[in-house]
Amino acid sequence: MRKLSQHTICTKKKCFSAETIRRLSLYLRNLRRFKENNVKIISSGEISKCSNVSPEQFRRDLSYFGEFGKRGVGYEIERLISELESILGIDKEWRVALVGVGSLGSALLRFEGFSKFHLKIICAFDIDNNKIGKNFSGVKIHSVENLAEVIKTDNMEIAIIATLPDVAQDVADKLMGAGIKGILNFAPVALRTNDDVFISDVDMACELESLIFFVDQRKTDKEEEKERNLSFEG
Amino acid sequence: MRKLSQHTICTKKKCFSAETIRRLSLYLRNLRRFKENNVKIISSGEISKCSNVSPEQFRRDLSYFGEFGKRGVGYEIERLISELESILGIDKEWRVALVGVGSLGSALLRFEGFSKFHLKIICAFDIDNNKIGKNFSGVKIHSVENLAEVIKTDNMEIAIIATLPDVAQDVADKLMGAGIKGILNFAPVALRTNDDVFISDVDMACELESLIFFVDQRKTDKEEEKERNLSFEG
DNA sequence: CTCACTTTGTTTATCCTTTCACAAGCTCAT
DNA sequence: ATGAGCTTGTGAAAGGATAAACAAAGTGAG
Repeated sequence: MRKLSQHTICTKKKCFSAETIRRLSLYLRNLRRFKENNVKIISSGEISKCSNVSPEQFRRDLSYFGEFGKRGVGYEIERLISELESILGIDKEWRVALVGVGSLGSALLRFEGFSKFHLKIICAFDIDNNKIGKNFSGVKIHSVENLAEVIKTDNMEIAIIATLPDVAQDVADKLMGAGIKGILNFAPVALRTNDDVFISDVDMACELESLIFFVDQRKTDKEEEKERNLSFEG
Repeated sequence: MRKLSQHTICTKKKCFSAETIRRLSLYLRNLRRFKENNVKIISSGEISKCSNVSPEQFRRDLSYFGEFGKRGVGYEIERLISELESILGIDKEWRVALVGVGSLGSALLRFEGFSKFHLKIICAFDIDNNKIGKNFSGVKIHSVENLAEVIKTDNMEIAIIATLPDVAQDVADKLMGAGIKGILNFAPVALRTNDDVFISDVDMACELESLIFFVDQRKTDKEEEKERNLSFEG
């Protein structure tokens, strides 16, 4: 069992957390936006502001991997982008498999955020006979029965699970058997996996529920304050 | 600017992080699964195992809010579920607005994870005239032009942004103007917000990119090891 | 009733992440 | 060339989160 969120990696330089990596990916996206606007040089202050972190955080995150800036000047955007792409491993093309072409799955097939940057969903799997054999957004839908075969032939390493929760574990087992090394899991269950596979959970219900906690908390805080004020007056 | 991920809350008891809240939501889901299987009592060991945390972590997380277990016995599932629902604030019904009924948005409308537990998407907004006025999964699509009006009339507090990134900031501004207090953001941009609003980002591209980092890292580690072995033999 | 065995709740210690503070290095005006 | 004014990179301190350890409390067999 290997959860990404509590994973630490040690290089010759130092130990850093999975959180650092997630931030690098965020920096990268923001840098690309600056590049599109023809900005050439950027300081840690600016890039960190639009990424909602402190400048020190940004510099520290980079420092685990080398020195990419010029003192007194800042960072050359073009270079930093390609350095980050290389660090993250997305300078190569990654061929991704998708399991579950329901409403979420087909949304993912159309999602630009993946296709834009070297992350190509190459094939998809479903159990629905109406879908099998057809093309969705240019991607062929296979039967889950052929999952191992297709994935092994294509030598794929990354998969996305977008199935209903009840079958997610079964799918994960099949994927691991076929040699998949990383799973992006949208099904709201904690998958049991072996140590060879990295799991990253995208849990929308959890996110929404914790958001609600904070909104609710704020609300009751305000109500209590109001009551206190009333009792002062009374 | 108020990011959920780096938020800490202080009660009379102690300070805890947003991560604690996300874990509570996870425990809750797993507890519901146990309840469906007619389990009545559970120990911190069991519930923590299926949530991928340590038993101490689980007990610590609960301890911020009170004592819910019986020593020597464990936790009564039914009670713990309703306590957690109360803590998270999802014992009440929350009326959620959705902005952007594209492929992702309509997937969210159909997503069971929300509708199952007191989280109801009540209305949706889009700019596409072909969609406005129609019903998607029983939810009426309004024009974004009427956003403020509809949200204020309905007194809604939570919204989901599932638009393209370019318009996300504009939508967020409109939502805040209409009195929205929490935003679940699927658009891959860092939103600028005032301190009255909580933002929770669900960033699928970041997740996938950081997953790829770990898979890639593992791969190059193995290749290096193989090379070392070869040079030993040579 | 008593004692061995569980399991929770919490204090204490450890570890890790973030922030602070500053030295090192670059640029440009004079 | 030189010094003022930036900005980076990083050692050290501070702050939080996790883990270890243990006390408190319940159960059940004998």
